[in-house]
Amino acid sequence: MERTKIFELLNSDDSMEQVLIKGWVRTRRDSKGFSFIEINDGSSLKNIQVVADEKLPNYADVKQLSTGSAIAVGGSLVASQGGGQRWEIQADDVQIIHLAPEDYQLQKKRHTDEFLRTIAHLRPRTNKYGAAFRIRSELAYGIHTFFRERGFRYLHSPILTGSDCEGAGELFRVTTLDLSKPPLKEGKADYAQDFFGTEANLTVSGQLSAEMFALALGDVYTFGPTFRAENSNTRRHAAEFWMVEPEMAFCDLDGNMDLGEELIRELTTYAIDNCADDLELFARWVDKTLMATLENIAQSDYIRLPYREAVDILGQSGKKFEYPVGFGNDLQTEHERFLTEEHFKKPVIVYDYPKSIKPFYMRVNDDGETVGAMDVLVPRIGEIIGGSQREERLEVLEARMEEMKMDKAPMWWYLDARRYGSVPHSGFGLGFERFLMMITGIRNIRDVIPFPRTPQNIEF
RNA sequence: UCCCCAGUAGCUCAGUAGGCAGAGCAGGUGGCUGUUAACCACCGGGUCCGCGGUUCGAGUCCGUGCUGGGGAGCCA
Repeated sequence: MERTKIFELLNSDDSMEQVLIKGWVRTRRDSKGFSFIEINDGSSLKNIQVVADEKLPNYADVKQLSTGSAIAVGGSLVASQGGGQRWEIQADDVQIIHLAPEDYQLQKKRHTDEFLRTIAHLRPRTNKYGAAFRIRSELAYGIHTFFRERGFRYLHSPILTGSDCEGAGELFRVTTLDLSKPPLKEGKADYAQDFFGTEANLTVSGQLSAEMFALALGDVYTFGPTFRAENSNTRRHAAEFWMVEPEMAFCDLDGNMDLGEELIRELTTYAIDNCADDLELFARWVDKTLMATLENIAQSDYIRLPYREAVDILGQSGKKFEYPVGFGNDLQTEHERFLTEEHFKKPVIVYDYPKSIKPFYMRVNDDGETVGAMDVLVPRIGEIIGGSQREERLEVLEARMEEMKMDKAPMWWYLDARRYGSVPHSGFGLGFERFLMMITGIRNIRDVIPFPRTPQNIEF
């Protein structure tokens, strides 16, 4: 007999004669003549209640069932005689698959997130983390749905890369050299003898690859892991995270902002529509204002604010900021928070940043001072999207690279794209974990990644 | 990397003025009961983060290290 997922049973319209469920005991309560066992199999936030009668041949063993134990229950789905649940399983047969000993760490009570991080291998068995990772799964699917409906192609950009040209932070070196005695050349490690014959790293962005494919397939997106070796110790940073990076040919900055706004709005709607049960947990226990926040994000038009105007608003705000505001200074966290949380109270897209604070590939505007960059800022999280229109003019791009003292030689292929059929194109990166934080109200990025990697921590 | 806070039972925490190590939950045993954060009674459980110092005496004060958290920088 095949097992039925608990999610299906709880949503059943009718009682059922013969069902088999398998799952883990969340809690058990004894009564005179029978025992109530709450089982969860991960298919849903909700448990199903099993009624195990003392007439079961192994009832003595059933009474020993502890939290965390794995069991299989055969029986019938019947309307519950007690309050609190519609259906329950009247057990004909309870098989103990594995008995969890008394030192099982997850108790029938709330644990702190900090403690659960120390048992990251067990935390998905809790209500909160089960919900978080079901939502993560649903939204990953939602992202593919969003792009597919719009004719985008899914690109698998490389994880290993030889280019260090994006300047998007510190890189993780990849090598097969023996670090205790690497081959030396002029006192330095000789990467010519390394696996790839040159220095290699983990990717910090799929953007450059995506640009090449946008100029072939039109509209593409990548969705995969990204690595930054920054020594960042904050609740918003991880060394390994997932990023969504669309790239569109024949698209300017306005079109780019349109897509970014639409993506956030649609994905938020997708979460509200498809993750109602799991979201309710977060609205109840994590952030009371969550649903109102999500409705606001899903329904409002976002503010579009040129960087110069953002600087003016901050300058005239009368607020004392720790960091000075002025053209040429990047917006600091305190500035972003003021704009999204206090001034506009909704997502804000800041665009046309000074070129001095942005990377080489962003398209120089006609004023010669700014580039077609855009950041989407949301309350509480801060920057959730960073993107730009890319510089498609070969001479301008080369001039910028020279200005920034970059070596053009290894970038020959990137420049080639500007030699043959170059067109305006744009794209951005969405931090998937930051998006999940926004959707769930979870405050620490380590709690929306199955096994988070941060400085000094790669356990599990 | 910088600034701030914390570390006491399996978990969450209290510990007063420097003077015998505590509670709730969890676990064990028994009882009661269509229960549902079940309830009642009893029981077991400690490297007070490590090292050093002050003191007759340190969980408590001082120094230092480690770990965790928050904020900032960097960024998604």
